[in-house]
Amino acid sequence: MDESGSTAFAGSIAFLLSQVGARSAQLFAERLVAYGIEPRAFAVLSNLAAHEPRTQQQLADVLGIHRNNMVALIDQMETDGLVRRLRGVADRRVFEIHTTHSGRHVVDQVNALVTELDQELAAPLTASQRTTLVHNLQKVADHLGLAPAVHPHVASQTR
Amino acid sequence: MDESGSTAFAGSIAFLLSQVGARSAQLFAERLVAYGIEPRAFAVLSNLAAHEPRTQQQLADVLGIHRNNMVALIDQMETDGLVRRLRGVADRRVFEIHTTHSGRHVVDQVNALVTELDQELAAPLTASQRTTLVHNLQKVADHLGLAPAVHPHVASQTR
DNA sequence: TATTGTTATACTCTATAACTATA
DNA sequence: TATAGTTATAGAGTATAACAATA
Repeated sequence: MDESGSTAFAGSIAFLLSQVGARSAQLFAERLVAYGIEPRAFAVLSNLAAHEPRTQQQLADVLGIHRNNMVALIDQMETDGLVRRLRGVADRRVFEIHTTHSGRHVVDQVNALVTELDQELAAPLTASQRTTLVHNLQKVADHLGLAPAVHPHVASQTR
Repeated sequence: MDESGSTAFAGSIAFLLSQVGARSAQLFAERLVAYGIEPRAFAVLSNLAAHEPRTQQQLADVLGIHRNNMVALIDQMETDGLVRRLRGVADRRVFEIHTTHSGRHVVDQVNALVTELDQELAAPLTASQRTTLVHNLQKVADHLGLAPAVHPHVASQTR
């Protein structure tokens, strides 16, 4: 029995995953501060990098964020010069969200940051162990039905 | 490029860990509802199971929860009949938190729940892969300096 | 009548500070 | 004076509902 008090679940997969995962997300969010954005803003930018433009409603659906909350998020990103709203021509109700040059630059920088973070997280593992870890995690993610780009922490509870 | 829009970070260790970890924590919290408690209450009960009694301040320190927030948490747990407050004899400022028979029963039930959840999470893995995953996760957890019982999601930002 | 974007309101969670009783 | 527990207040984040413009 250690000083902090051993727990029966300390070695469980569920606990280890959520503990390490929460810390990983925390580290990512902390380093994102240097670029003046939050995880949600990066989620938007990263998604737009793969599929641009998207309307606010489409972004809300894909990222699992409620459209009500998407308004203030896009407001801030527009203020920060990361995206622009363009009124849709075919459907004048929608706003098409386009990334700016600055927004695309931020995505590149943050992608490099993720690579760095990956290396730090995997520091105690051999190259072979690292490959195995990614492989096993992806199997679990697939089993849980997790979409490649949707992060439960970023997503709202209700959509 | 898939329908949801591929992202450059989808296969990163940092993203996979935080994504799978968040879902794991979500599943745990959801199933905990059946026992009428929240993750924080289980953290308290589980810690007491290994080291009883502890004062509110000690629990706050060990679990990374601010003592201000510990008050309402213990209030609720006392109302639910999971713990009892006993005024300290040596130091009459403190409350020693003791688990009740009911509280110990809940811990046993939730520990069984964690075992079930582990099996479900590891369903797509072989026994060998599961052992490897736990081993690698523990290496990363140690590397990050994570304490065996402290969950970043349960802990407050300031203590 | 349905949908997109928007706004307002309420509710939850937590951060900060201050209070009391004991030491 | 320092610490344990408590309470009050304010702030951030989010859920719900309702609105205007357009389809």
